[in-house]
Amino acid sequence: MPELPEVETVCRGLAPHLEGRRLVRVEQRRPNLRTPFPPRFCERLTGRRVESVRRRAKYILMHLDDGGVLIAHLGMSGRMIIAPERPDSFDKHDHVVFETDAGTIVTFNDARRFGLMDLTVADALGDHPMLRNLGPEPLGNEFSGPELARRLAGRMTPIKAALLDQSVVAGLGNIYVSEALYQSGILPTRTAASLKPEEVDRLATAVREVLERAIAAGGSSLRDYRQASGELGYFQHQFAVYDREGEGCPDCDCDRSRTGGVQRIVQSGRSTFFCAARQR
DNA sequence: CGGCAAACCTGCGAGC
DNA sequence: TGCTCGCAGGTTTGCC
Repeated sequence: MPELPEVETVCRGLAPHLEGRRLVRVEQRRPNLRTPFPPRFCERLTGRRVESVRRRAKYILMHLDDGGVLIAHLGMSGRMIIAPERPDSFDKHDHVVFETDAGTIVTFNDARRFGLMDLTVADALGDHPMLRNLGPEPLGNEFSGPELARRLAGRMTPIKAALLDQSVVAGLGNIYVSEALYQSGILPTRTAASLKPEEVDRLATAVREVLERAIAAGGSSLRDYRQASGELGYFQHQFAVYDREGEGCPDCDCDRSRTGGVQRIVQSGRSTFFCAARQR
């Protein structure tokens, strides 16, 4: 899925088309995604004005003029597609269709249906089960080396798995964890507790930098992901290690015969990519 | 509680 | 051409 940079890019694409606009029609084309839609989903949205489109971790939050908040998650394959008018027909994976008072159509399409949508109210947003346990935003002021160190302390799980844990830091996924560990020179197999303060500082900096660079590139387009505008992201061309098994990493490109190049291992069921020559 | 595998669901590319 | 297998950006659950 979309990790933090992709969700951020989608929010920025949606905002100019939705903020200040009224939803004149909302259609739900199946009974559930990963979870059931909340009761009266379409009715509760219809007629509401969208006040803001924001991101928290990998969630899209749309604040409405009645104090309601639409929470949307893109799962692995979810997309938001903007069109200037109603299409002649819908794809079988077009699950939700929003129409604004400007005539714009925003379609949520999600082949694998790992995405979800829910409704809550702004006052209770922080208590929502999906948001309650999230760690700090890695691009926010509350995220720092010491804060990350505090959340990693004592954990004997590999640092790769710890960074995927959304309660440690919110928004990282499989791509950007590999990239941040590479950039900070830390092996993904190290236990979280084994990192020295200086290493955690480097890691926190790398997390921030990798995410910022990815957002600047419009995210990464591997299979399904597109910006809401339909454009591809292009950060995938800047991957140092992700999905580059056997290739030279950027720092040992000419030295692959000696270093063996980028390696792929499986940790808690998911691919991890790293360079053993650059990460310790 | 911590850590890991499996489950949720569909599509695509590789290999036979 | 068509089949099977493995793999995919996430999160939750249940088991040890």
